[in-house]
Amino acid sequence: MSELHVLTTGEAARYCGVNFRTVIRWIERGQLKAYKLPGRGDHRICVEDFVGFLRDNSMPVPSELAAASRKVLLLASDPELTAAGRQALQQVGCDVEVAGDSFVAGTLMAGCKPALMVIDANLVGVNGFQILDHLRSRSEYANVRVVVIAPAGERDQQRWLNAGADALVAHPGERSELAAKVKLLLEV
Amino acid sequence: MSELHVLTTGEAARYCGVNFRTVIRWIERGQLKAYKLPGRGDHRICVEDFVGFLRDNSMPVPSELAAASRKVLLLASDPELTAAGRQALQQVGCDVEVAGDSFVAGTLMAGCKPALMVIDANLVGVNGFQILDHLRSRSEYANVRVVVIAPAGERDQQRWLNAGADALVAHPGERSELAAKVKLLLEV
DNA sequence: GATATAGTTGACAGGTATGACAGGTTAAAT
DNA sequence: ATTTAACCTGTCATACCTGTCAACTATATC
Repeated sequence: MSELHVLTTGEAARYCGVNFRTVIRWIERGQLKAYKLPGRGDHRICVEDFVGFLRDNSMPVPSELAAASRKVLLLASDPELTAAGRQALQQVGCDVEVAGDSFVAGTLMAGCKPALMVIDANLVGVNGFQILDHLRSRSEYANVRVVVIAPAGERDQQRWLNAGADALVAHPGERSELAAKVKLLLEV
Repeated sequence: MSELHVLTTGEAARYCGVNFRTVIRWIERGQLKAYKLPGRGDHRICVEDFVGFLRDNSMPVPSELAAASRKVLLLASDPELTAAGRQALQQVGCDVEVAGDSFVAGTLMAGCKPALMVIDANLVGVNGFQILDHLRSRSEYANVRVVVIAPAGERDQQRWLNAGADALVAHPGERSELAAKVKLLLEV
């Protein structure tokens, strides 16, 4: 079942540093969409509506709410691979963020809450296994899907799967392969 | 849930002995980051941004606000250094988060919004210069203070300063040195 | 040292959204 | 079933917004 994620006025108020009365007034004015419960008239705000409202008013969006299901983080530095990957991912409707090193990847992981991460295993200075380990050991990242771009036919392939990778793509050019696997993983 | 701690223009003005009109002008000029409420256009200033602004202009930081941003991120993996560093930092009242690699450091930087970061320059697999570059080039991280633990008497020391480090500590043991410099940077 | 000039700040006024409070009710937790 | 905690409504004082103008500060020039 699809669990509807909603907020109360109090929660919304705390998220934007405001009194709950003010949130109710925003709703009354029609600036923020919400529905009412029959009993006391409690307001419930769908997270999507709330995030949209925050964006419309250029207010900061709390990272735990930003979870956009089509956001993908690509960790790669080779310009060719980066460009090809971005294009392939955008073609299947993804919102792509690119990181060139582990640190930036980390900031984007925590800041943008992507649903999926693509790691170029050949990237020097990046330990993909370490990253995967960390993701799998943290509940807040445990269900981020991970696709690894790794040379075909090596024993590493099995290592990646054991470490928790959701899919492997045999190196570079196969942009259609990447796109297909990402699409599949995001649709489940 | 992440509760947003924010200030109004009036509060910010009182904190730095200034007219609220002036605070608004700082915001309009882009010197102080803030967002607006949809109604009357009230400004809300995140405490971290405000403290960063105060530090950037060497204005005194009120203790009750400094307490809110005493969070420090320690990037190190050597167990001895990690333990010593954590202890030293806690002794000067810091709230310490430890990362063992760049990726984790990135997630903590974006997730915990530390006011200061300590980087062990000897950590293999970590390019501190790259991290520093990234911090300095992003407005949201630009006023995070950075202390580097680097071997004394090398030409690297100057490179670190040029790259934007706020202070250097000559390698390991000198825990009192680390604590003192961190304390200084957080209090100015 | 005195004067001119540009830029920043503070004061004031009119308008209005926001926060605080109180009394009542229900949703949620146990 | 009971208790606790959070939400609702209405009202009022407060604090914030905008715009304008005078006062102040810093810098440059004579």
